[in-house]
Amino acid sequence: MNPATANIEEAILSAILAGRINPGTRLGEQKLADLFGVSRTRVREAMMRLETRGVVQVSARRGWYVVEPSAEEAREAFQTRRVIETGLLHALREVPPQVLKSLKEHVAMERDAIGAGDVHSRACLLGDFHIHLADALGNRMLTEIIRDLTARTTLISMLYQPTEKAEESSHDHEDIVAAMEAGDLALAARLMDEHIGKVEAGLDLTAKPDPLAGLRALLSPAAFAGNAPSVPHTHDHPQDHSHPHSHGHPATKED
Amino acid sequence: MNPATANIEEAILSAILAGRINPGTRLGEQKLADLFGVSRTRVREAMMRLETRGVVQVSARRGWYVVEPSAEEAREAFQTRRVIETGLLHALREVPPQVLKSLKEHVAMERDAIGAGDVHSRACLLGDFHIHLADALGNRMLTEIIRDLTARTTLISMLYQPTEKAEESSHDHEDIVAAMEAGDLALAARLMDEHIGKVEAGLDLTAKPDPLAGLRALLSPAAFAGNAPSVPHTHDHPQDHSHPHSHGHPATKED
DNA sequence: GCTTACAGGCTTGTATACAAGTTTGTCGCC
DNA sequence: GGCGACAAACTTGTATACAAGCCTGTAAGC
Repeated sequence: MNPATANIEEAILSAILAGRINPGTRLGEQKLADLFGVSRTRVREAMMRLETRGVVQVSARRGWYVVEPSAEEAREAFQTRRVIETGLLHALREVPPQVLKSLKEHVAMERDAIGAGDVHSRACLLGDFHIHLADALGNRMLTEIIRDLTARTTLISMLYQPTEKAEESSHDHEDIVAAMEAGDLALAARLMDEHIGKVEAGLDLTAKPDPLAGLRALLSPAAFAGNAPSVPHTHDHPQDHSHPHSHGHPATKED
Repeated sequence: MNPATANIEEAILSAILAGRINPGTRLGEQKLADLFGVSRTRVREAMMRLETRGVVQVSARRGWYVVEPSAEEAREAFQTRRVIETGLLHALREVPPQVLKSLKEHVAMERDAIGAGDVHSRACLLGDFHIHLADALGNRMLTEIIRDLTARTTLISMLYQPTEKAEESSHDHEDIVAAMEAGDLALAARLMDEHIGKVEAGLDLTAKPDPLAGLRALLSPAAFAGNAPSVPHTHDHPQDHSHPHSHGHPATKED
């Protein structure tokens, strides 16, 4: 592959993993071309590659956008991660000491970042843990898959995560590594399953499907089918689903 | 995505899955463009997408080639499949009757194709089983991943599989479905693990890394380590390592 | 005869020009 | 003042032209 193209691809992907690009961000071809000092052709290449990897999308003649996974896609992504990562731990017969050491160091770094309140690297490290774990098998294919998947879940967290429970996540990671060290990989797999479940449960999948949600809620909090409002207001309105007839009722501006 | 591009991509991928395109096949841009009635631009798009999916590769200014996975990559691919597919079965709490029915029908089709000696559709169906299984979870992401993976293992089988044990594979599938029907998903996962292991064990990973292998063995059965020269150019001596001074000297010609 | 050098053809790599569509800003009309 | 139509700017979509490299066939030199 062309190195320049690979660079662009990698730069954008790692920026997403690091939480430095928000979901929904527009990525103009010309802008990126100028930024990287290449022609649009290359940028398009990189974008199309990223599209097949599921991290950007093109909107015809409007531009490339970082994906904003729907609630459904979010569920799929977490389920996929659960399948793969527990499967990985089950497949692992023994953990090489070197890997164990590396993972322990990683968890230590997580704790440090949390202690220091370094929000930026914190999120990055929490996602990176899973990628490091995939390295344990030494399987590049699997690592790549998990990397792409982690990018998506990172974006999902940005969209749907009301409160970040970094300490808890890091603690989970610690427990998983401990189980691995004890050689109890079945336990590690179970813990991983629970961990991913917890992260998923911590999401508010009823909220923020689009940037207009908050605005829309402000204007008419009543009954817009499908997408729920999501400003800091309380939203968990058990909401009788979708009144097709009564659209646009700006009446109740409750709480 | 552009529909035309998607078509090309899909056409090539499914042709690979069906075993109708051999590993190492050259896919010329212009030729494909003519075939599909589009311009090279579109073909390049499709090719680059397929490259990120791991089924084709580009050789600079020579053309696009269907990948010929190395022994190492073959091992990785099977390991990845094992991780994902057993993980999938473990994650499956219960099997919807509809899915079970569909899988049973699929296995029946496998048996029919084997009985009829239809080599062509046989291989296709055997790979398709796993894709169908992924559908069981109703997770498109996972299905896509397994599809790409299956494409690779199909190519691997074409390269390294000395004898195809279609009956055995189909039998394994049958047992897996039976375990699923009995609700014993842990057993199904174990059977799947063994099944993939058997298929992998049935490969001859020491052979056929390239089409010249046979030829090379014929000419010098002794010990060629690296790549063979396509022209009769004198090269590295495997015995005494590389004489840096004697370059371009056609002295020893017994190789 | 064997090797090497070279030229021609063929294929991909890359940039650019233009086409087509979207968004936004502005003006005129009611 | 509000609404709608129009126009201009901007963005991607697509094709094409040309550059650059690889492979092969041929001929000259040792």
